[in-house]
Amino acid sequence: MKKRQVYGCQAGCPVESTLQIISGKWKSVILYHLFKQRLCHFGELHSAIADCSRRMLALQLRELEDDGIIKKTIFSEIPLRTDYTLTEFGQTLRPVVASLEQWGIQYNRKRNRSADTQCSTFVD
Amino acid sequence: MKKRQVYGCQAGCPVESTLQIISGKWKSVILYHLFKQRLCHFGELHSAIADCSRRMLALQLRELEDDGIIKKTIFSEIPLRTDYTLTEFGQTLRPVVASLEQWGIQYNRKRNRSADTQCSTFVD
DNA sequence: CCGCATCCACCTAGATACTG
DNA sequence: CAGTATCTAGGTGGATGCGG
Repeated sequence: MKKRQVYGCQAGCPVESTLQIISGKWKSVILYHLFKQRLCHFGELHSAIADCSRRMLALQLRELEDDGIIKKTIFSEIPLRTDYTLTEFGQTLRPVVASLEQWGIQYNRKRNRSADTQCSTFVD
Repeated sequence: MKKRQVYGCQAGCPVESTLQIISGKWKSVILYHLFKQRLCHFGELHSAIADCSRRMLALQLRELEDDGIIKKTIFSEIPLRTDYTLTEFGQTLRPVVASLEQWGIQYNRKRNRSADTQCSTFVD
């Protein structure tokens, strides 16, 4: 049905394999917020990632779900609510997202000395 | 001139900052090979990353160069030759690429038990 | 061999509107 | 609130050719 299959992963290149899973435009950012909060509703993610449209967010979440990275729990209450959590498999991505975060913190610091008030890290 | 500026990096989200630099479709793979070899010619990269066209490879390399991640050295011999190396700044991405690699190795192993003959890691 | 310019088919992602 | 469907402009990346 879908497309995907962006990387041929020739010669079993491990980096290509990883990208095949997390290279979606907003996936790592979504995972970052899930690691920080352990659980998020759709709306929380949406407001945390302001530049990502509802449509895009839903698509990225769907792909992460299909790949077994996150799990979705739907509550058919009114108003509607949906919880997203990392699966056990998704948890294995923690070091990857953590290093993305760590590098970004250093990078931001370098670019803007005054902005010491960053998001708190989820790395103990 | 260009586009870029994909991520708004709202609230200084560190992951978005990092992605702003390395989220190009082939950038992390390029960096991976540069970390493994320390120095690469255009052709070496091209054959190492078979699915990436010459045009794409040149574009991605250009962006990495513009961001100060890699340095290009042109030898105007015939036939032409160009060396790519990581800058000092680029070296700071090592842990990021390393974690992408590490996760990919585990993932490949899980998917294909018989494929123990993977690319050797550059992490000592 | 390296790399850029141009052309063009395809795809992506925003806007909008509609369901539960 | 959460998510999907459609429609569409504009971006993306392959093919090709030139020039150093």
